[in-house]
Parts: sequence; C-alpha cells; structure tokens
Amino acid sequence: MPQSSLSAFSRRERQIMEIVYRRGRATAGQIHRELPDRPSYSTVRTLLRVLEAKGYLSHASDGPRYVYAPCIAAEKAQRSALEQLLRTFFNNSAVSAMAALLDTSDLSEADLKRLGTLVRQAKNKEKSRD
Amino acid sequence: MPQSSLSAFSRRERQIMEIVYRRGRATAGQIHRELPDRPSYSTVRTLLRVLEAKGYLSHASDGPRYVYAPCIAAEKAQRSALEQLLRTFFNNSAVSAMAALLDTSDLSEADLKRLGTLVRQAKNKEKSRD
DNA sequence: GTAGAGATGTTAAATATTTCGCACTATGCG
DNA sequence: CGCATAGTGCGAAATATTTAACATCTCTAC
Repeated sequence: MPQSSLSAFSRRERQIMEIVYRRGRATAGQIHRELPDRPSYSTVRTLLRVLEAKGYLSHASDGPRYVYAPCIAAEKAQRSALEQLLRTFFNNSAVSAMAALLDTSDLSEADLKRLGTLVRQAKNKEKSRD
Repeated sequence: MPQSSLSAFSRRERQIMEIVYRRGRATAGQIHRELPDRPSYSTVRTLLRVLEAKGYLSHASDGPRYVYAPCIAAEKAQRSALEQLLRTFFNNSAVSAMAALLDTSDLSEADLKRLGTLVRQAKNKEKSRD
C-alpha cells in the first residue's frame, strides 16, 4: 500500500527516495555515491530491493545494470511533500511559504518577471471562477 | 552535533519533530494524540527523552508536566526543509516551487494581492543591489 | 577460453529504533 | 489522610533497519 508521504520512510529509505526523485531515475552505483555517510554498495542494493518490494521503486534493465525509478509520480510526491512542508512550517499558508522563498533565494530579474506573470495569471483565473 | 536537516531523523523521530515544529511547543500527551499509528504513551515518552538527549528538543516544566520545544529555531529548520524540497523536487528552482504552490493552492484575491506586493518589493530590492 | 570488472541476489549478523511494562512522584479532592 | 489521576523515568524485550560477506551471473578483453 504505497503512500506518497515521505514521512513514512526510514532514514535510509528516505535518503534514497530523495536521490531518485531528484534524478528521476538512478542506478545503484549513482545512489551509492550520493548517499551521506556512504554505506557499502551491498547495503545500497539491499535497500533498493526492499524499496522495490514495498512498491516504492521499480527497476528496468539498462544493459547489465538496473535503473530504478519511483513508482509514485514525481508530481504526486511533490505535492505531498509541499503539503507536508506547509503544514509543518507555514501554518498551511502557501503565501507564507512563498514569502519565505522570495526572502531566501535571490532571484534574477527574469525570474521575478516570470513570477509576476504567474501571479497575474492566477488573479485572472481567480476572477473568472466566481 | 544537532543538524537542522530533517533527513537525519528516524521515522518516529521525524514525525515527532514535525509535530513540535508545527505547534511550536507541545506536551507528551499532545504529541501522543497526534502521532500516526499511535504507539503507547510510554513509547512517546521514551522517544522524547531520546530526542532531548540528542539535542533536538528541550523541555520546560509547566506545572506537573513537561512542555517540549525545538532546540533549533523554526526559521532555521524551515529554511533547511525548503532547501531540501527544492533540491529534491524542483531542481533548486525557487520559481518552479512557487509555480507549483500557485497551481496547487487556490488563493484568495487578498492573498494574490499580497503576493503581487511581495514580488514587486523583491524587484525593487533586486534593482537596488547592482 | 578464461580472467577481471562490474553488475546482481541471498543470507545472516550487528545495530538502531520502537515498543511497552512497571515503579515512582506530584497534584487535587472527598 | 488516602485515593484516584496524570504526570515522569527506567530497563529490557520485540521489531525494523542497516550492514556487509559471499555466491552468482554477464559482459569485455586478452
């Protein structure tokens, strides 16, 4: 019964899932190289098999090796992670979160322009909805 | 050596930290009631002591009971969590994340207005920086 | 063909997490 | 006071995670 929330994973499982989601798909070797406090390669392989058995990852063969990909679509996991973050740190306020993002990252002029456009579009959509 | 990243916690530890951050501070009872797959109260108490020993939580006495609060400031943990999320799901693009937020949540007119202001302010700041 | 490099799967042990039972202390009340 | 209630800490068992050693398979190159 795979659920999309990352909160259900154990520490290593989560670290691996984060890598796979970041890359879209990954081989055992890639994951091994990116894990913090790098365990043995063998360990990574075991964890991958566990995650696959639990239904979070699936693999395809790329020549001699496996390439792992998430079973739960990135968008879904993304949304779930965003919700979790909003709940935990932003009192469910998307605006607060966006304010924090604006504050933290320094965006280029082009970024800000694009953002302005997005907000404007949202406004239009909002109007046409009532 | 407490680090702010939530990725280092075990499953239960993370669940508890999320609750504490969401509430700002919490008693063992409150945490117990909010945990998924609720374990026994005794279990929660043990975990709280573990988290305290590891330096993530501290407690103050409120009459007969303890109230737990995070040792790492909410803003710091927040920032860390945001960075983690951007890295994992948004290719480090704050704008992409904000686009997703705009898309997911349906914001009120007031929210959008406030957002427009924030973006404008950021633009000004950006100009005055070069 | 066969040796080496680089994958994989199996299995079992080491470790950490998670769980709970029980003993103890304080508070409020009849 | 003496009891019930609601906290706390300790210690050890149950479980899950994490680890790595080892056997196997496949491709490549000599």
